Amino acid sequence: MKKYNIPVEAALEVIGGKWKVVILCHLIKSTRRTGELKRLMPGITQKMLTQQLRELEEDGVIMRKVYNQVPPKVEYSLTEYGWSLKEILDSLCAWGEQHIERVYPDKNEVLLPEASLDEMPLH
Amino acid sequence: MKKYNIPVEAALEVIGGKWKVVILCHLIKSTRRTGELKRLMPGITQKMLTQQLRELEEDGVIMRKVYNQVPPKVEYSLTEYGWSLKEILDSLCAWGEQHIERVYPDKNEVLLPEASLDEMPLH
DNA sequence: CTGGATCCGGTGGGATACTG
DNA sequence: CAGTATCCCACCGGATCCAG
Repeated sequence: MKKYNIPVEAALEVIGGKWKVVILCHLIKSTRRTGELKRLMPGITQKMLTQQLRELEEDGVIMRKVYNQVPPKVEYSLTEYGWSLKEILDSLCAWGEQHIERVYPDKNEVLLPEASLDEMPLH
Repeated sequence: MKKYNIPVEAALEVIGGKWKVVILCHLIKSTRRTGELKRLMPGITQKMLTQQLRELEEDGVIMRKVYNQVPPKVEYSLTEYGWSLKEILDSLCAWGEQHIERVYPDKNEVLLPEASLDEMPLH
């Protein structure tokens, strides 16, 4: 359908969105609810989050599972097709870890205990 | 200086630009003049090309070599720091090649002789 | 003729408030 | 809690102009 000038554009079409790689890097570690993703990405807007998630879903990279309950619950996870991106995401993450300028050199900003994410006080 | 919520953002800060990965994928194969890059990326604007090249240069990923001659000649190439991105670019290109929907299955759309890029029939 | 800069109009993304 | 609607501005695209 699409004509690419160079094959890598096919990859960028899927993960080239502004926040998609970050989203996928979170989902590669574990299934996440919408609010969890929002907390993991303080810089992102609701609008952009849902938009990027929809596009990833349309491209078959992630799955959206809706629980019919109140309050609403939606979970996002990688599809098998999405897992084919693992090597890309791994190399991106590895490069970032090697070349990041750490503001708090002794503090791990990433691997917070997951349990604390849900009960984080909202004040 | 910058605070990242996840290390991979450090990588996206460098290669996250709209055309940067494509540019780097071309430069990883060989040094290129401005006009060559322009021809290899029919979709890009002169303005965006120079802008993305400037940003890549500021981030120390590519080098800009100016020949003082008429007509002007400028060559872009990867720096040693830029070569540290090779693994990322390779995995991106490999994924693209595997998952591209080939419009002309038996035709290699990439390694066309440069001269024919402008006159390619659109049927 | 190549490489680049500038000006202007349309679009994508941010902030906020609202609905179920 | 998840998602939508609205407004607004920075950014991108296209055309044009400039230097060598």
